[in-house]
Amino acid sequence: MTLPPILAESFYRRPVLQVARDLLGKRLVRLADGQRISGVIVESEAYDGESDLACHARAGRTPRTAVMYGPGGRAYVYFTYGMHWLLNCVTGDEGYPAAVLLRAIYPLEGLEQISSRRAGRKTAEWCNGPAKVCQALALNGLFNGQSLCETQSGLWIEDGRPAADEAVSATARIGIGNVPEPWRSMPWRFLVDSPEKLFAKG
DNA sequence: AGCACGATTAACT
DNA sequence: GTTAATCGTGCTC
Repeated sequence: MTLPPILAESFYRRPVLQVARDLLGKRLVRLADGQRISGVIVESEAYDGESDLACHARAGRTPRTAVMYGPGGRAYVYFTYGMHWLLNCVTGDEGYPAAVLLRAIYPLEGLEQISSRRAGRKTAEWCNGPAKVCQALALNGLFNGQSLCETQSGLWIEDGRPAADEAVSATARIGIGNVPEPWRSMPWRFLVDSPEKLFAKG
């Protein structure tokens, strides 16, 4: 059994909305201590440039947002609410700040590690939130700026079965209630409607 | 130097 | 449905 290819930089160097949509069905992989932890991406959100007032880059290039201005294919990992790490994929070409927030995965490998890091929670709540994904995969600020296109960083995304349009919904993004319109209502959140049906058993 | 707030989660009522 | 936890970031003074 051979592993599917790792998504190349060319996948990420496209408009962020396309990348966010196409990431559904791909497999997020973390290699920690020689062990694979992975799951299918089932929810994502696009954040598109300085004009998108929900995007961190609305404030321009700062130490925090610098990674988003780099070329697509790197991780943008940031800390929020004083306690949570969130993982994004930088998209587009160098100079244009955009990224996809990975909000949820359907766990497939490394379930023992995931359950230990998400101790006491129901299986369905292991990875159904952006901060939960980072907890489950042991991701933190050390991954900020790391390449997602090689195995060296221990974090990458593998090709997978594409999610059919009939199985995907688009809604407004979560947690941006104070952002003005039209940005607050842009349907830039993508989610697989029934991950357990589509992706159970690989 | 100080302050308000956040791309959230979990534990409440 | 409501709310506390908790601190880096960016903005104002």
